[in-house]
Amino acid sequence: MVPVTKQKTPSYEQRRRKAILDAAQEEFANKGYNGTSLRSIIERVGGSKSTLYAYFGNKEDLFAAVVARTGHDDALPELSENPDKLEETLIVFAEDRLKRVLAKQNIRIMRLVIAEADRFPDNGQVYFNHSPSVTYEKLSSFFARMRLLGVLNVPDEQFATEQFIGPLLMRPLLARLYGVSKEPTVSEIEVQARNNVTAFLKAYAPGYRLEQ
Amino acid sequence: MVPVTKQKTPSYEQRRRKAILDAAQEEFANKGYNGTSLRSIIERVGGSKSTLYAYFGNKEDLFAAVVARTGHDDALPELSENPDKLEETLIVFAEDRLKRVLAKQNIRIMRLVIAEADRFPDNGQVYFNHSPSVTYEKLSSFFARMRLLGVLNVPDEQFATEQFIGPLLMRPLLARLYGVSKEPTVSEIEVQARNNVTAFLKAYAPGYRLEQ
DNA sequence: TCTTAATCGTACCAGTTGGTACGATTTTCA
DNA sequence: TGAAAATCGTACCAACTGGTACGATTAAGA
Repeated sequence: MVPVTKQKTPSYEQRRRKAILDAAQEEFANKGYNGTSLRSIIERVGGSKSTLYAYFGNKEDLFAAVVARTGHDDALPELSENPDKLEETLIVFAEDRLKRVLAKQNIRIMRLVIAEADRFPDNGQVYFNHSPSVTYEKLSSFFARMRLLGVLNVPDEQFATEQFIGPLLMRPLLARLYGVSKEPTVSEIEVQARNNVTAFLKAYAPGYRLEQ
Repeated sequence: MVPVTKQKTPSYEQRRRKAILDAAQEEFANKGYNGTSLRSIIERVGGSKSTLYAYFGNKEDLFAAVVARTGHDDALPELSENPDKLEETLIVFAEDRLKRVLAKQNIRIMRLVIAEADRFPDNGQVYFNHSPSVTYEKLSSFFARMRLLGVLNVPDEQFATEQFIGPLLMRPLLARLYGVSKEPTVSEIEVQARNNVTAFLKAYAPGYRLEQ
C-alpha cells in the first residue's frame, strides 16, 4: 500500500490504463519511439487496438503519458541537520543518487527522453527539472545551512554542489548512457559514494582528517 | 588541405562516398536512426539508391560508418608545462571542452549514439573512449606532472580530474541533451570556464588567492 | 437480472520502409 | 576515342506503420 489515495481496489478502467502504460513503457524503453509499434504494445498487454485509442488518442500522447508517469517516482533522501552525522548523511545521499540514476530502468528512460528531446521538448524539461535541478537545489540549501552551523566551509554553495554531484555522477552516468558499463553493484556504489564524500569533505570540512 | 594523405583531387568515388556520408549524417542527426529513410538520404544527396547500396551494404552499416567518421575529429588542446601559465592553460582547456562538447553538432550525435547504444554498442564504446576517457587521462597525467613541479597540491589526480571536469560539464551537458538550453555563446563559455578554473585552483593550488 | 456502455477481434486503409532487379546512361581510364 | 565499369532512374516487392470501422462480446452498475 504505497500511496495514500483512497480507493480499495482500482477500477477496471484504472487497471486497464495501468496495464497499457506498463506495456507501452516496456516497449518504448526497449525499442525507442519510432521502433515500437502500437500493435506490439497491445499484443503485449492483450486486448484491442481500439481500446488503446480510446484511452490515449494517438501514439504521441501515449508516449508522453508514459514518460510523464516515470518523471515523478524518484524521491530524494532526507538530509539530517545533525553536524555529527554529516559524513554519513552525505554518503547516504550519494549512494541513493548513484543507485537511482544508474539503475537500468532510469537509464533506459533517460535514453528515450534524450533521443526524442527535439520532438518532445516537454519531456526533457520535466526530466531536467527533476534530476539535476531539484537535486542541486536541495543540496545547495543544505550546504548553506551547514555553513551557518560552521560545519562546512563553502564559500559558494552552488559551486560546492557541482563539485559534489559532478565528480560523483558524470563519468558513471555517461558510461551507462553509452552502454559501456552495467548497473553497479551495491558494494561498488558504497565504495564510490564513500570515496567521493571523503574527498569532498577533505576540501570543505575544516576539521576533517582522521578517518581511516 | 587538412590531412596528409596524398591524392591531389579526391576521386569520383571518394567524393561520392563523402557526399553520401554527409547527407546521411545530416538525416540521421535530425531524425534519428529509425526516423530516417534511405530514400530521404539519396534524395538529399542526389543519385540512385543502387549506388548507396553499392557503397554501404545496408542501413546498419551506413549508420555505423557515419558515426565512426564523427568519432575522431575532436582533438584536445595542448597543456602547457609552464607553471606560470597554469591558470590560463586550464582556462583554455575548459573553454575548448565546453565549446566542443556543447556544440549543436556534437549534441545531436551524442543523442544518436546514446539512443542506439543497445543496437550499436561499438558506437558507444568509441564515443566513451574518446570523450570522457582520453580527456580524463590527459588531464590526470597533466595534474600529476604539476604536482611534481609543486604547482598543484593534488593528493589523487584521478579524483582531481573528476573535480575539474564534472562541475564544468555535467549540468550544462545534461541541459543540452535534454534540450533545455541552447548552444552557449562565447562569452558564456568564457565565464563558465573561468569560474570553474578559479574554484578548482582555490582548492588545489597552494598560493592561489590574489586574482581579481 | 437487465440495460447500457465499454472492450474486443478483425478486417481494412493508404503510406512508408529496407532492399532488389534491370535496362539506360554516364564516367573512368587506357 | 572506345570498351568496361560504375551510376542512374524507375519500377517493384513484401512487410510494416498509425489509424479507422464495425459487428460481436463482455463487463459495469443500478
